[in-house]
Amino acid sequence: MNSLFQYFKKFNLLSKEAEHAIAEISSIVTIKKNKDLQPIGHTCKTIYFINKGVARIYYLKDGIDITESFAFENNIIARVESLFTGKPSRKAIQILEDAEIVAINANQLFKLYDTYPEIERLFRKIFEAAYVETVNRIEGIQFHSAEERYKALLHEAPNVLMRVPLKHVASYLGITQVSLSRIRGHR
Amino acid sequence: MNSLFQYFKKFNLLSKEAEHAIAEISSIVTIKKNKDLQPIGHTCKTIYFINKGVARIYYLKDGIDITESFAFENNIIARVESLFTGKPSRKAIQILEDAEIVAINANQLFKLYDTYPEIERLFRKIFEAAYVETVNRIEGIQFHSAEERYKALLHEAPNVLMRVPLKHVASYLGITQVSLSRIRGHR
DNA sequence: TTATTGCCGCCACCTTTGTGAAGTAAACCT
DNA sequence: AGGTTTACTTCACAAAGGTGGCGGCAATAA
Repeated sequence: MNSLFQYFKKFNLLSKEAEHAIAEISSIVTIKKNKDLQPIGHTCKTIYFINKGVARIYYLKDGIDITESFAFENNIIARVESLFTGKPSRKAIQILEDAEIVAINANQLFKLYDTYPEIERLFRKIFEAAYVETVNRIEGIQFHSAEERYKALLHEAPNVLMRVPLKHVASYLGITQVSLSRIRGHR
Repeated sequence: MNSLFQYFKKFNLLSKEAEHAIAEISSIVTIKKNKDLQPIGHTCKTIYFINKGVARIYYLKDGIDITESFAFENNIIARVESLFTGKPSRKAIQILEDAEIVAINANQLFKLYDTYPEIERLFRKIFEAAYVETVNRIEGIQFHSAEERYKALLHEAPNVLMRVPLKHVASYLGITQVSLSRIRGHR
């Protein structure tokens, strides 16, 4: 739980009471590789923080598994399109390496917003930062070739390529495994 | 200014005082077609609401003009990658039809967050919704052909195609004008 | 051990999209 | 009016990426 509060400090300092209130509505989950932390079809009511391990968000498009994003140690992962709309999510969270995860109950968290404006501010800032990342990612997808995208990923997040099966990397980049393989063999 | 407050009501109800405080830090701008409301390179310190007209956010990639997004009447437009980071924006906001726009001073708005938690909550919700839209858009780009993307746009936002030059639609879809023209001539 | 399964690379072929160039029509100047 | 610029389309060709199939290797299961 400590690394979670360390992570929070990067966005907004919390009082001891606020930290305590968040601890109250959180629990620690350990989960094995290849398990789904959250299945497709359920409404997302949890925000996860990864202490140890790797996870991804994926969905099925015409029966094909597509990775939307990866998350590593010391990062938040949540299916925001469900969390912020209350609609069921078409996406699942899968664990790619045995993991230890802090699960924060989102409904209770949103109630804490009323009593602790500092908590509301904290998560506002966390999701603003995530929003910015997403906007930047669109730019990456929209006007770069598959090879450029691969090289950018290699440069910005080599850990992804070290710790994640290439098939997931391929769908994350928006290409097939074959294309990725072609690119990796430098043409 | 009235339609702005109507728009706000969809997200969070405000007290009269809060509405007044926002009105205090806002001004109305009229601006002509083809003008830049905000140039490339400036740090974004304004959130805009469109009363009348059309706008787009664009940037230059290797000298080529690329449209990131469009905005129509009764919607917010802001360059969040600059607004939320304080860094200069590589993007500009351009007016595509003579417009009347409410400009909200963002620095002063962020100060209002301290005295009016209801305002912080309002904008948290507005940007959460925008975040969700952006996440959904990635899904669209990542695994749909250009033709599918065009048809989806035609279905979801026909007004874009009616009111915006096709060259901007093409770059928005992540393709060239030539490809778009080919697709429109149904192969 | 052997069988099975999953991950990854490679080949041949085909489809989609980009590139450069050219043409038309309308809008915008003076 | 004449000339220029802008928006859009079309063509021929080239490049990028998808598809189906096959093979090798390592991890896992029986």
